[in-house]
Amino acid sequence: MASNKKISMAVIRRLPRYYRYLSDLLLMDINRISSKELSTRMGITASQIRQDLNCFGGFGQQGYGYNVELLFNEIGNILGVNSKFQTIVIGAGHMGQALANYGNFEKRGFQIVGIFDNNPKLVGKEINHMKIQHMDNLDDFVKKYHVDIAMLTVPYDYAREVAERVALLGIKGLWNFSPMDLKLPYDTVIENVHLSDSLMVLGYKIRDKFPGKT
Amino acid sequence: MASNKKISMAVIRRLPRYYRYLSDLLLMDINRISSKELSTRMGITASQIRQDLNCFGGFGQQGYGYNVELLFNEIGNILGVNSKFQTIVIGAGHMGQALANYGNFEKRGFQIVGIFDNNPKLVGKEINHMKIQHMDNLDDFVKKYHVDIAMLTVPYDYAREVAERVALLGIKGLWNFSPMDLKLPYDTVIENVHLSDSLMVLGYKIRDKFPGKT
DNA sequence: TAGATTGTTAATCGATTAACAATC
DNA sequence: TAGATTGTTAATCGATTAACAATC
Repeated sequence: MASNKKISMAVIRRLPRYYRYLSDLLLMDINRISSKELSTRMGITASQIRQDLNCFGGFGQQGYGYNVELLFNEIGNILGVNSKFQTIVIGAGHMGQALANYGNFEKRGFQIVGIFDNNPKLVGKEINHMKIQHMDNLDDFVKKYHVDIAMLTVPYDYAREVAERVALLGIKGLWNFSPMDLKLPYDTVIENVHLSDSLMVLGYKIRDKFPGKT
Repeated sequence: MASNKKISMAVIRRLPRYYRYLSDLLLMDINRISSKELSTRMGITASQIRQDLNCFGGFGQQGYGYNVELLFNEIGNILGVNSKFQTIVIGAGHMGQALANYGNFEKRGFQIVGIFDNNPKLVGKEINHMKIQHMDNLDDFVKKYHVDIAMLTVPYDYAREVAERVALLGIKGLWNFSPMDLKLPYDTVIENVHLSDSLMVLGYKIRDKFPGKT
């Protein structure tokens, strides 16, 4: 039964993973799955799967399991894949260009509508059918197109001020790739990526597992 | 006192964050910090900081706090920033090129020594002073240069087979950017990035906080 | 010394897992 | 119906926080 109790971030962060596995099952023409079978595939307990899903509703049926397509759609709705988030990329370096070119965000509800940089050498360059715009255009653009999300790939020293600027413009979410924890005195929601952190954890795990080498 | 008890991943994943904050303190010429002061800056409890650090050793001093430079170096050592991981990028699309161009990995101990793709149009193109090589050269290269880590930015349908291939070649770690959970029957350590997952969580948080819009 | 702050144990909290009655 | 599997409560486990004696 659907509950309006606060749902923990641990659960939320597992949802995209469920979504991916269900998508795979659909591609394999599997249309029914039990928590037990899914637990084997995903490497988590069946108990956790049932607990997680029941935060949002009783999507299964006793004696049967879960209908894959139905569950896929339900989780998609929870994650908002049918939303239309107007999204821009700020910082048109290699990473910014990579994000602007990545096709899979759109089918998850994130439409990239602009890309910005303050380097005159980059301004005007076409990336994925968009011309890189100068940062001078940012404020007008954000207001005119009601931009919801900014993907931030600017250098460290520049991140805080740009974040503050777009937050003041009313942007709702920041996807932050700079190696800095942004905190803003506004409502803007922030999700950090911190690629280097992830890589360092990989390094730790390797040295932990192969103590001799490196 | 240093302990050889198993350290939880929750602690490990916080280390790079400590490392960044300590680096910032050094840049600000702050050379001494208490867990209380650091907790204010980082937004976690002082208790957690002391617990975390004591997994690795008594780096502080009663009545004084922690020496920033010493602690920075200790955490750096734990994370292995003085290692030399021979690293390659597999998949020279936009994301692969962005990773190959990113300068900050090297100072964390990850030296990118090669970049590979099977697209003939990309092979030979120079990225950050390296020529993109054809995948046919991969096996020889990995053996010859004792490659430790592969950053994987190949398309979904190709990820599993490439992962298997480099695992068999004895690569120790995989940094996986494909939206697929790789699991291999080998010792290879895997760290997933799953950018879309992170973005979808941002979308969830936004819709949770701004229920009206989008 | 007196004050500050760690290292560490104990208490609490939250998340995961187990168990089982409900029910398809 | 009988068998299977959910939804959900209770038990366990692990991680975080609080407390404080040790000590600089």
